[in-house]
Amino acid sequence: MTHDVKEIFAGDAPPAPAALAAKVRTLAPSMTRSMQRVAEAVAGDPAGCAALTVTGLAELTGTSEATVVRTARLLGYPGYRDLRLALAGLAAQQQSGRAPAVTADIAVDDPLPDVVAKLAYDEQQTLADTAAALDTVQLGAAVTALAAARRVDVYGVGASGLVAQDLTQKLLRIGIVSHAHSDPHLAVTNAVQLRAKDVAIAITHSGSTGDVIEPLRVAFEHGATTVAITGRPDGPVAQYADHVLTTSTARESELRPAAMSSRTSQLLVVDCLFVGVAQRTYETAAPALSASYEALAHRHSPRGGGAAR
Amino acid sequence: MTHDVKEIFAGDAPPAPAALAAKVRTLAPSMTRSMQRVAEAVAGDPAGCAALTVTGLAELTGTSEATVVRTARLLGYPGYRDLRLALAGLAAQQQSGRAPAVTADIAVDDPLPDVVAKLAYDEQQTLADTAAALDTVQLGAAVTALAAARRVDVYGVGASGLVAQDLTQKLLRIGIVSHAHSDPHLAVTNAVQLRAKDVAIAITHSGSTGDVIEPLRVAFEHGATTVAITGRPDGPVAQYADHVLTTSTARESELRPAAMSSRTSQLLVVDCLFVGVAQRTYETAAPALSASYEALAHRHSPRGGGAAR
DNA sequence: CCCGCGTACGAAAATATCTTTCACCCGTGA
DNA sequence: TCACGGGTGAAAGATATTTTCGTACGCGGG
Repeated sequence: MTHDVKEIFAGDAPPAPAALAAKVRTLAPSMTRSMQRVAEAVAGDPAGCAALTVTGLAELTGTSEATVVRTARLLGYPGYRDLRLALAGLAAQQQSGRAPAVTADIAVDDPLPDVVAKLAYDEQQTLADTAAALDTVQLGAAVTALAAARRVDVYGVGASGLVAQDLTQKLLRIGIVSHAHSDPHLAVTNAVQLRAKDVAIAITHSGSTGDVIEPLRVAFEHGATTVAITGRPDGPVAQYADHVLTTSTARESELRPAAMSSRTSQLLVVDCLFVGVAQRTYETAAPALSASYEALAHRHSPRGGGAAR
Repeated sequence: MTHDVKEIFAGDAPPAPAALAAKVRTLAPSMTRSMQRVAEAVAGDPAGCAALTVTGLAELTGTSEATVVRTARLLGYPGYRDLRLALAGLAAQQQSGRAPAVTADIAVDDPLPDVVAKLAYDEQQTLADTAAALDTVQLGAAVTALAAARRVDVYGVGASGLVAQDLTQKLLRIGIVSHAHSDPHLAVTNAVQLRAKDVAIAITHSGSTGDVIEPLRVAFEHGATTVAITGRPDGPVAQYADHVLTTSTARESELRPAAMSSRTSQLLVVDCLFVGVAQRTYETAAPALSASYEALAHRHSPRGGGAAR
């Protein structure tokens, strides 16, 4: 019922977001003993206090609810509710501010939450690096070749083999005939078939994986357009590649094998290729995409997954 | 190595701090219309919503207070009050933290450099969301099971099949007997063999891929420890999973199929599993890792530029 | 030493806010 | 068409917050 004319918030207009600790110190002298206890608790453990109700905080500080509210007012908030909100914000800030410490390597005794944070951070870094270093001219050339290809062969072994398969799956989805090879012999056998309008893609982090270079060489010599996705643009694989797409190399550690970040990087490049090609061939790609989506729908249980409650 | 006593709040995870936006997207499909409106408002303007009471938010979204509370519950909070607190925290983080996320969709006529930037950004976002939303308790449980497993079977079809293979490859590298199945029949056939000390992992974004659920169910019924890696923690697959690891769901567009971000998310989870297991079994994992590294070295041509460094 | 004044403080009433219950309504499938 | 089940909101019920108001304590003066 207090819809009266509220006094203008004289001195301090907005409630303090992060400047809370400072405000507590500033106003401490003008506080009574009980209020100081409350303010102290609040400044000392924002997160903890944010979880408490007025009553809880009153008990914790050995004071009354009224005093808590009075303190909140003194700190510049309309009431305890708002102080609490600010407190939660402050806690969140402190929390996130502590994050940057994850730059370190992953250690054997790191707790799981740290592992998650570090891995995520590292992979984010890898993505940023890759995007920054990716030569869009080369990428464009590769896209052009793919968009016009009669047939696409992708070579990759080990971890890169999975990336090769990923690319293949995607290209097939938009109607581009492509095949992934992880068997070097078969790869070479197939490479012989390639012609001028075809494209061969080799994926190798080290840039010197013989099993992958060999088929690329064959394709190259048979006149196909060749692309290399590698972390070593100066490696042997580049020799037979018309276009080289460079993936980034992150530092690796014992617990974090190189394959991990190279895979992330390779996948980004592959995604870029895919989207680029999809753009170029939009007329045919769009229907193909929705068609493949439709086809899959019935492989999932009736209710689209909402089910089971 | 004594990851001992941790106050475990049975079952569901504690409230999420910054993982809120991700959680909204993850749970959105299982929400009713009204709830989605609320969730949308909350995700769209955390700061604004934090300033509102239940009644206010209900009016804003054109729903009732009951619905708002229900939504808060669904998002994992005990009630609206706690959601509001988290909201305040989120707002504070965004405020102080990075610039607002301007995630424009990828358009057909975007120039290639933009495509690269957007894709990289989206994937980074996906990683951050996944890491924030990942339940480390569940992860820990899964890791424990894996570390002690006699044998591990991983099920995944389509794009998830590649993730399954990735996990398998990694586990094999540290001496854990694992196998990836993308053939539903063979998967079931093998699932029958599983016993108490074995682990079965199902990877499915939709959470309702029958071909993957079936083998998991069989494994579950045969007493194996079962893990689900899915974007729909409430989907059918969770029914047969001892531990559910949630992957994030990014908004998808025509040119950027869901498979793309779900794969990124799944891979992060898989990496976390791997590193977690490697930590636990360090004694045997470390030698195994360097052994596999050594074995590979000679597959790269000698002068390739230092080869597989 | 006692008295009066002013302020600090808390108990409890008053109010706002959150939560739960329950009945309605709408779409769905028989 | 009807019965059914789940989604939804109105209002009752429970908590939390704010306000009111009375008591007690400290301090200076009589």
